[in-house]
Amino acid sequence: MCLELNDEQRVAVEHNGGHVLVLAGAGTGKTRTIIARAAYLIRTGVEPNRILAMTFTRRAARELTDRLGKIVGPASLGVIAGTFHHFCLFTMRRMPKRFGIESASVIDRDDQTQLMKLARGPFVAPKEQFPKASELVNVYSYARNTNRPVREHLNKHTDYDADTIEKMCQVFAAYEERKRKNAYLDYDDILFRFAKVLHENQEVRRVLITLYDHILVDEMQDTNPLQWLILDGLRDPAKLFCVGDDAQSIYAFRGADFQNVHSFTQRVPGSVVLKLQQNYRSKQEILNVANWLLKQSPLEYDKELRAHRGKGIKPRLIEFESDLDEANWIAEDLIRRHEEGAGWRDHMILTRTAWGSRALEASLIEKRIPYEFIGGMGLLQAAHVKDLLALIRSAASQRDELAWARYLTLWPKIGDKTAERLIAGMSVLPRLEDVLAHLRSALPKRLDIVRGPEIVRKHWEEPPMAIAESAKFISPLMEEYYERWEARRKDFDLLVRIAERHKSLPEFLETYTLDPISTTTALHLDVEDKVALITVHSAKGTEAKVCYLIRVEPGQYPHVRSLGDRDEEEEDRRVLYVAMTRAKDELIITRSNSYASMPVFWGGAMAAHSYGGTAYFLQDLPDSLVEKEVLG
DNA sequence: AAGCTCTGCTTTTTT
DNA sequence: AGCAGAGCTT
Repeated sequence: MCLELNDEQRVAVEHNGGHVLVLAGAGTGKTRTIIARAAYLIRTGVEPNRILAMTFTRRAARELTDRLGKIVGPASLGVIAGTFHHFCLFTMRRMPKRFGIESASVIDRDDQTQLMKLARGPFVAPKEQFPKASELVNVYSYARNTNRPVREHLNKHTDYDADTIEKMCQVFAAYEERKRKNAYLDYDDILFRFAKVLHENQEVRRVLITLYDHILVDEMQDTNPLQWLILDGLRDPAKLFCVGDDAQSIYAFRGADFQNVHSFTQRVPGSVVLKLQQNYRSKQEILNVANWLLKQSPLEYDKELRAHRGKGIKPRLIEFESDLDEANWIAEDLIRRHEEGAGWRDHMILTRTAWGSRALEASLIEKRIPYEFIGGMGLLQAAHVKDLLALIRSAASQRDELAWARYLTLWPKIGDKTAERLIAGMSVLPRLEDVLAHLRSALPKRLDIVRGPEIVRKHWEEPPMAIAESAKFISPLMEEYYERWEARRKDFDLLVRIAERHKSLPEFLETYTLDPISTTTALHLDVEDKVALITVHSAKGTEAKVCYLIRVEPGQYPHVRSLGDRDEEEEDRRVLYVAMTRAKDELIITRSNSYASMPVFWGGAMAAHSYGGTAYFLQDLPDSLVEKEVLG
């Protein structure tokens, strides 16, 4: 079997020689081109495991492998496909000494914030004005992803005064010291450590550059300087094949730098830039609205998408009284379409924020529509699940300060101080047995506390069992202080089911810190036909026949938090553009006046000015481009 | 030192 | 409206 390609695509796919950047507008067959490239390389004799494919999410990697498998068969499994984070960690785990990560465990954003809170404590007086831990994590992470010294980033790109900056740097030093002591790797360390060793250790580099002949990169416009350093270090003799679209750059908040696209030819000598311009996804009426949106921007995107599929249905713009009406109408519209024979899976609902889809989720649940929430709050972020995982982690490592603190303070009469004292005494002990012995002698009357890690250890080789048994063990502790306990308890069953797919507990934990799984995803793991409810950021690269863009209203597009900042407003415009261009046949844009009845702080923020004077992107949308309706 | 109660502040997007 | 942190009580 073979993919059909147009001339532009074929030129890219069969390019022979140097490095390539493919500029590909929305729907022009980016994924298809990458897959066809991999298939072409394999067919011309390249070993599959000498092809490295960097995708933006794990989902995209899975899709790539699946679709490639349909063309080249089992050879597709040899291709190394994953996110930058997966690839770097996977590689470092294979030579842990070289990278100095022998006993390291990966921590997620929540743990990072907790650790930052601990680091911040000693430097800040009780009611002192000083950035919160989460703010500190944001700043710190941004600086690292742009590969700048934190101090320089703070001086140049923030308004903090000199004293604050000085103190922030001290907090960051304390944070790094804690990270080192606990052998933690945060998300940024994964990329940073890899990039550093790659560029500083010639011996390692020599090994790594012999591993691959071709590096395929998807969503190039959303790579950040740190990721660029990684690509730069891995190329030659390996050839880069990067695909991207500057109009779809929506990750600047994470340090993404579309210079990686604009200055590609300067940075990579001998490279060529190719273009894909024909849109195969959407009907022209949908593209007309997307094209209009980009043209409103003062930036020159130089994009005019033309539909290969021709004319179709005009997009609808529907206005409701409230977000509840909006949610109900969409749920009923989905049911109607399903009754008329459409599959649930043909529908995608796009939301700017996870929080903005609450009303809709309630409607979907109430009307029993099978759906999956992609993006947003993960199963593993729920407090009670984190409690359980803390127990598992504490049995895995006596150095895991955050896990032990969380587990110990679950018990009555044990608060921060007691936990801290206990942990100080045990972090130096070499083995878990010594730690448990230490706990037994420190708390002779509380032997039940020690039983938790013992239970985990007993079932160490069978992850589902370990989780089921530890859930049984700690449930009585949590029952009392969690509301709606019965509902929460069900998450533990989900966790057991997910664990069935994993061989070891550490592998289980690492998989889901790197690739968070949402509750609805876990719940409908084997349901094939379901509606996708998805944040626009997670929807990059995906498509559906019918797309609903919900809450397209002032305060969301652009988001209130972006108002007044030119770059952020423009990024939000691209977010809306990405959302619109997901639709193949029908685009339904909905909004309501619910923002008008927002709490005061929200309303206050709404009064902020847009840099361009228009605080709502669809303000001047011509009547001719959409069917406008008012319902409810 | 733990745990409760009240106040005030928050809500973008993700590996 | 829901949660984190401050401050007060046990």
